[in-house]
Amino acid sequence: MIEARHLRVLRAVALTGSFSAAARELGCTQPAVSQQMKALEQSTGTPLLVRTGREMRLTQAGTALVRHASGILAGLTAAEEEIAAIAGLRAGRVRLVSFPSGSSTLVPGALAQMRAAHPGTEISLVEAEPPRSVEMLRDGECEITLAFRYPDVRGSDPAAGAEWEDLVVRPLLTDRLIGVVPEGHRLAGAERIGITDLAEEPWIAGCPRCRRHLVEVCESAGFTPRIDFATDDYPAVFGLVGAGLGVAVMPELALESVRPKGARVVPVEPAVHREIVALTLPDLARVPAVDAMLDKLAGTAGR
Amino acid sequence: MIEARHLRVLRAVALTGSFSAAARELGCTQPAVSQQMKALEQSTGTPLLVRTGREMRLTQAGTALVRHASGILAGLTAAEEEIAAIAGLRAGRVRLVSFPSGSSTLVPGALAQMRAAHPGTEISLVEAEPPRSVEMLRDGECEITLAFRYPDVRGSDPAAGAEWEDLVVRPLLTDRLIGVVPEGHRLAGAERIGITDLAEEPWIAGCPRCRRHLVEVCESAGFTPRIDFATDDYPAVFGLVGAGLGVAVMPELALESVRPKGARVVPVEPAVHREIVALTLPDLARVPAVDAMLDKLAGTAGR
DNA sequence: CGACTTCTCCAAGGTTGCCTTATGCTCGCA
DNA sequence: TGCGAGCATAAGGCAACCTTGGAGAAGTCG
Repeated sequence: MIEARHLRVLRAVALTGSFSAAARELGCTQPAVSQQMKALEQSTGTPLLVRTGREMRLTQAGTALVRHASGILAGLTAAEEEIAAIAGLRAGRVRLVSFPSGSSTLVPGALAQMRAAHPGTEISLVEAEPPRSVEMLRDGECEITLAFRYPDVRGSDPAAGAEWEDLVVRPLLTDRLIGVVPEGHRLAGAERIGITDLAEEPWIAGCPRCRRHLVEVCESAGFTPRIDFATDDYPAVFGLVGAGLGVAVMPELALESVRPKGARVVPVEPAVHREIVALTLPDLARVPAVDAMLDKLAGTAGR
Repeated sequence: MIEARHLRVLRAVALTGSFSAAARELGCTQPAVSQQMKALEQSTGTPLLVRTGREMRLTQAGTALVRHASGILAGLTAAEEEIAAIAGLRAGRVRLVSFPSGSSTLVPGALAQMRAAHPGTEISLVEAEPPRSVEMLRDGECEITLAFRYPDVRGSDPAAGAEWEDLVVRPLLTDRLIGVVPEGHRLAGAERIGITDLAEEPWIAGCPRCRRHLVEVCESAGFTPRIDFATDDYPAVFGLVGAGLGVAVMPELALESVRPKGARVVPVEPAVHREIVALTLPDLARVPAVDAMLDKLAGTAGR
């Protein structure tokens, strides 16, 4: 088996015409070169060099091997350079998957920072809801998934914390939930609402996981919410609430990009939060571009 | 530094999708593959593989490296095959240099045998006289030189045997010298001639080394030949002798291709021989095509 | 013509790297 | 829940590699 080291040495010998000069060029001693060439000749089974005493010449097999070596070593350095570009953040692709309300706020800032800091990298964004988005991460369809989780209200779900146990979880920010009531609602002007104040109201819930958490919170407050509608589209929630069809809770982050027309937002007591995190695989977390993107996301969230 | 071994292992891993399967394909154990991949990732400085637990996936850097690997390894096997072809006598070039009378007799037979036995090899032939032909061998302009030498008559020239000391000398055959006299000469009908019988004749000598040897032989027989002409062209020698301008000695081998018109050939006593040898460099003697050609030359000479 | 330089090979020694065996762990499956 | 497959790690043995030191040969210069 011919190794790249052999070719590097052979090329140096062919170029310089002597073992000593090749050794100097390669930064090693002359016997090292001599041994490498002996090993190469043994592995090819035919002489490659002619020692005439005065100069070091190549046999036909030697010239043939040198001819191939240039292409092989060029390909090798090209590969090394491409890898180095990825490792050095001069290149690299990060496929990001985010849930909808995350992509409209966190992602654009982080993406802009990333592009400014590392222009060679390519960041792509796809939207998907948490169950599917984590699956995409595990299936290799993306490098980073933005997801959120609610704190475990009453220890009801022992698997809740273990859901991402084999993933790298990078907390980005915690997002407070606020109440949404119709403009004419009796609590529309309140400074804050107790969750039990809404016990008798019809509810408009969000995505399945949000809905499950809502139920948990309400039940731990002593009532079971009556859920009439469920949609994960925040403008739709505002529309439904504004039409007087019910009340809702909503992540504060959603307000940054959606106008609450016809509805009023009021802080809810006790405070309920959801945690927005970035997820990736342990190996991917060590990929420079992924790591940098995680940093940018955390940096954007921190402000 | 990326080594070819790394790429072979990486390709096997990428192809099979697991370390164990790659190890089976490569004929080694799974930890060996694991260590190679760890070493490769360390040398490139970035993760190449994503261990998801269920399957082994490539990172972007990994796919890039695999993409390069196919070309690099293809070049490597192409190089190995070309070398193997040369080593296996399916290819290979031998440049032969011969003195004129050798090329007309020994060489054609050996060349035909070589072509029949190893059709892939290319044998080229150039004619040159010994001092120059040996120089060509040392300068890398040929692989085999056909030359001849005379035995040391009286130990006069200590450097005679040392002339080719650093070369591989392969004896091919010994060529007896015969006398050439005009048809009407008094000794034209003799069964054999003593060299001293020609002491008073004018001589026609051959090439410088032949001439020197002729003088040595005559002097050791007690006289100094009077040399009127010198030419290394055997037809010319016959012409000169046939014209009655002198006598000569000539290698028997030359008779095989030159017709002695107008002259008679007679064995000379004491018998004088020249030895025809093939010369090559020690390293070149180990090149299969060169070695085979030397064998064919020796085989042709043996018959 | 002799000393010096340069180049090569050879031998010995120490270090490194590689491969193997053995073991533990996780995960998927029956 | 036991079982098989796959990967990681540790330890040991072995080969490969590089270095140092020295000898020999050849060219060069004073």
